[in-house]
Amino acid sequence: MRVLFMGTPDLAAECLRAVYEKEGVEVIGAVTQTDKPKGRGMKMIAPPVKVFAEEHGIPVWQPQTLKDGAFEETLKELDPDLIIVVAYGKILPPYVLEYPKYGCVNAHGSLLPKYRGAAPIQRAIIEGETVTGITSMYMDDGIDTGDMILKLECPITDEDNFGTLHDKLAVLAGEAMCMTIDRMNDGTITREKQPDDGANYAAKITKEDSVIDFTKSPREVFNQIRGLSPMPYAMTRTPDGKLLKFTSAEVPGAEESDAEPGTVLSVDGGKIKIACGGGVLNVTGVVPEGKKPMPAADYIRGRKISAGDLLKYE
RNA sequence: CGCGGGGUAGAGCAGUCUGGUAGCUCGUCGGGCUCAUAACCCGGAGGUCAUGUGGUUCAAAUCCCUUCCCCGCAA
Repeated sequence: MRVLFMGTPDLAAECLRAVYEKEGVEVIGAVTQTDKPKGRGMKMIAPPVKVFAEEHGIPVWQPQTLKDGAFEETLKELDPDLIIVVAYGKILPPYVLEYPKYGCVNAHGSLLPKYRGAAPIQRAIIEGETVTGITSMYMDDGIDTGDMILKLECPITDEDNFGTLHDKLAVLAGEAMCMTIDRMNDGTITREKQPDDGANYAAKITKEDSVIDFTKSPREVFNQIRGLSPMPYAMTRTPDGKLLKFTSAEVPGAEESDAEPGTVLSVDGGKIKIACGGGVLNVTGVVPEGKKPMPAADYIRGRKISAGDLLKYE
């Protein structure tokens, strides 16, 4: 089967790997976003899918847009039987969706119809979900609204953060795509319309999402911290105005405090105990401004923080 | 050349403005106390202060300059 792969970030690259290594599948090309200037010095960074593809001799296309005729020509030359799309980042016009005889399938990082959109993994953790997964579906002209083919579930534990869950889902996404291809081959593939009930959107993570509101419950802040770790991290500011990001935390038993939310209650035992709405939270890992991630114990040793400090953004 | 912070002992930091024999909290090693301990007490090791036969000086971690590396912000 001639497969054209379209995707951009790490999760897509992992999925591409799975499909690439699958028997009977020929990945005839990879379409990904253009290189973009990123980071300090605005250096050009190649998307992970491009990196993988080039390492394995897969031809790469990085069209600025799919809306003009240029890509349509390419598509006809490639003549794929199936197009797999994973986190590509551009809307596919109808001529692309309709071209392959096996259609365009997509792997999405949630159990649809929940968490459609850009940041399903982070949002699921932030919202305190205990289970999520990968949904394989046929694409239509909406955002993650296509008919569903299969779902693979994945539990979310208290030990999970965005990083660990992302890695698990990346593997599942690869499996989901391989299973989808198998079902196409043996004719057992099915399609199920997404129910309207329970549908919602997982909006892109913005800066506002990473600012911590200590008036929220310890559990909510905990979910925010791990949902944004290791990227971009939940953050606040120290009394001297420096940014302080939290990489990890724990919710201790039922402890209460009537201190103002955001107040550092103690720094004993290598943990920063902070007053939140209706309880306390122990922060165990931080990233000080201009520094690398470090255990809270190290940060405390440098005496950058002490009981009584009020953490507050702005 | 987008803006900014930083590179001092294994870790995290102070000291730099106002040059004058390198310090703190830990870790580590040895000893002590203890039924016991990640607790406590005593003692020790460990640093060319990123780089440069660089500059200034009687004297540079500290002032000036070079190069390299790390990080945050912004996109």
